[in-house]
Parts: sequence; C-alpha cells; structure tokens
Amino acid sequence: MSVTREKILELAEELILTKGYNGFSYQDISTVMGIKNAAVHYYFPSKENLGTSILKTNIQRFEEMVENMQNRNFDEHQQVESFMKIYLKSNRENKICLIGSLGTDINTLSEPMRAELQKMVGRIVNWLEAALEAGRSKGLFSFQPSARDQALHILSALVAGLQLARILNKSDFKNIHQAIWEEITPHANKQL
Amino acid sequence: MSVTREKILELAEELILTKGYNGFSYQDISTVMGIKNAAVHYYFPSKENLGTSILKTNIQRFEEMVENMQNRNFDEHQQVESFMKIYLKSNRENKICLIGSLGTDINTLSEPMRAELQKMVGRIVNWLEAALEAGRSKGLFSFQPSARDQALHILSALVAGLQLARILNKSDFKNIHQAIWEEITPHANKQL
DNA sequence: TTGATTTTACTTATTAGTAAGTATATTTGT
DNA sequence: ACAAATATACTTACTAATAAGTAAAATCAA
Repeated sequence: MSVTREKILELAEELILTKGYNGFSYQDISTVMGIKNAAVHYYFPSKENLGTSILKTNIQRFEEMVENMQNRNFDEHQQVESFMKIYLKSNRENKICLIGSLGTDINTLSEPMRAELQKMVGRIVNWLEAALEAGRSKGLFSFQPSARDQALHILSALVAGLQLARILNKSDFKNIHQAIWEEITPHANKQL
Repeated sequence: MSVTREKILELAEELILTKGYNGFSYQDISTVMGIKNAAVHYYFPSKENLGTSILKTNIQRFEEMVENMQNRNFDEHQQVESFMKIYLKSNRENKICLIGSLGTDINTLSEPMRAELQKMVGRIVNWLEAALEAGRSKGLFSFQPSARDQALHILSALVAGLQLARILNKSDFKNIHQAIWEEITPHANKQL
C-alpha cells in the first residue's frame, strides 16, 4: 500500500474527528501533506470514496482488535476495558469518535457511506452485547437490562461523553468513563 | 418580532439538528421559505450570528421551562422526566440535539458561538445536577456517583442515544431512555 | 519503456457575504 | 391634514473565496 494513501486516510480521519465530515476539504489534506488537491483525488476520486474507505479501515481495525484479544485469551472484563480505553485516548487527544461525528452528518452522507457507518456501529454493538452477556454469566459484570440495552447505553455514554468533554471540560470524561465502569462492575457495596 | 425572523430561526435550528451546522447553507433556508438569500442576511448578517441567536433562544427556552416547572410545583422526578421527554420527541422527529450536533462541529465554530454553546450546556448540566441531588435527598432517585457525574452520565446517554438511534434503529432510543430511567429510579428489585 | 504517481491548469457549483435599489408602511414636522 | 423624511422588509445583482472534481501533461521509479 502507498504511504501517501495511508497518510491521507489517517489525516482525513483525524479531520473528521476534529472538524466533522462537512467541516474539512481536500485542500485541508493536501496543504498539510504538501501535495496538490488533485493528488488526493488520485487516491480517493471522491470524498464519499474517502469517507467509505475510512469506515472500512475502521471496521477492519476493530475486527483485528477483537481477534487479537481473543487470541490472547482476554476475558470479557479485559476486552471491554480495552475497548473503553480507546475512548480515553480519544479524549486525551481532544477527538470525538466516528460514531458521534458521522452520526451528526448522517443525512448529508451518500447511501454507501451511510451503509458502511451502519455496518461499523452494528458490529461494535453486537460485539459489546456478546461480551457483556458472556461476562455477566461468568460473574464479571452485573447489570439489570438486557445485554443489548446495556451495550447501547454504554456506547451512548462513551460517544457523547467525548462530545460533552470537548464542550465543557476535558477532565469530565474521566468521570463519565468511571461511572460506566462502576455501573457494570459487581462491587461489594453495590448490593447494599 | 418579525414572523420571517422567527421562521428563519426555527428552520435553521431544524437544519442544524438534521444536517449539521456545516451541512446547511443560507440557500437551504431561503429556498424553503421562498425568499432570497440576501433576505436571510438582512435578519442575520452572518451565519455565526444566526447560530448564536439559535443558542440564545434555546437557553431562554430552557430557562422558561425550568421556571414553569417550578411554578407548577413539579417535584424533581417530574422535572427530570419532563426534560427527558424532550429527547423522546426529538427521536420521534429523527432529530438529534444541539449538544450532539454542535459538539461535533465545535472546532469550526467562532468563539462567540462556542461560548454560547458552553453556556447552554453548562446551565443544563447544573440544573440536572441540582435536580438529581435534591431528588435523591427526597428519596425520589437512587444512584451512587456524585450528582454531577450522574448528570453528565444521563446527558451523555441522551445525546448519543439520539445519534445511535438515527444510525441504527429509531426504536433503540426507547430502550436507552428506559435504561436511564431505571438506573436512577429506586426499584424494589434494584436492591436484590 | 512502462506504469505508477503527481502536478498543472482547469471547470463547475456553491458558499457566505455585500452594495444598491425598491415598494410599502410608519413617523414626523408644519 | 398633508407632504417629507425615515424605517422596514425585502430583491436584484453582484463578489471573492472555496468546494469537489477532471483532463492532460510531466515526472519518477523499476
């Protein structure tokens, strides 16, 4: 794979996470990289193509992460913790996540991009649901709603947590993160 | 106040909630209203001015709602329930909320608009925190974290709940909404 | 030399924004 | 009461900048 292509993907993703999909242009990419806007079009003929590629890359990255965790015999507690750590990193870097960013712009996206976004979110929710369910049956987690509802609830808190932290105070995210974790962790005093 | 001005404000807000701040133009407003783009500039010289006006309107609307609830002697349970119902309505209308929408675009907003957004979110969080705290001391709510963390957690879940529901399935929001409510409601079986 | 990569030099469309003009009310001075 | 002045609510007709996108020529690397 071309190094230029990889860099464009990386930069475009960062721009989506910092300025939003409709808030960046090919010019933003080309000037930062020191190339011409037409060079970006060479690798990604259209913005839709670029956006879809970013989503495909992220789906692949997510599935590799899950596979890797399973290969290393991570239990569900460790898996969910690892997943949530991605969001802590995003918060440190003042970024939001693709779900929150593209969720805002969804009605302005082309159908293929929308489909890819749905695919990505679908896989994340399904994985989280399964991890929560399995973790609960092993006594690693404790929560009342269905695993799917709890997965949606956790993902929501993470996604908007980043957005709120960027509006209010970066450090607020740590508390949100902590609250999620305590919500599903079986503590001694939780039963009191 | 001018009827045209009011309509522009209303339409622009809807556009922010459906297409995002950087996803709509003065043309979108003027064509729908059957006026010229310059007429929109007559009322709101710049897009920043329009955006800031929308936020100011929303702050006022929120404070009127709180005042109204207090005048009607709503208890904290009823107050928080009313607030959460606003999000159910947004979900029915396939809209997200201003916090989620502008949270995505925050780095592309002018400083005055960013300040207004912070003001709005700050007031909502402060009110929610106070309502949760007071409600808990009356036994209307039950939760472990600090009232502020719980407020941030609830607001996060609502904000991103709308975004997730728009990506996945409209009906998913009802479950997220339900889960928040059950999280803070003192149920008999919660103590088991 | 051949193919991959990149630039040059565009086009077309859209953006926010403005300057100047117009019709219709509304106010004001006499 | 009546005309002159002024304010309101726009339209017409632009600009300057930027957007995504393209065709063709030049460069580079094997």
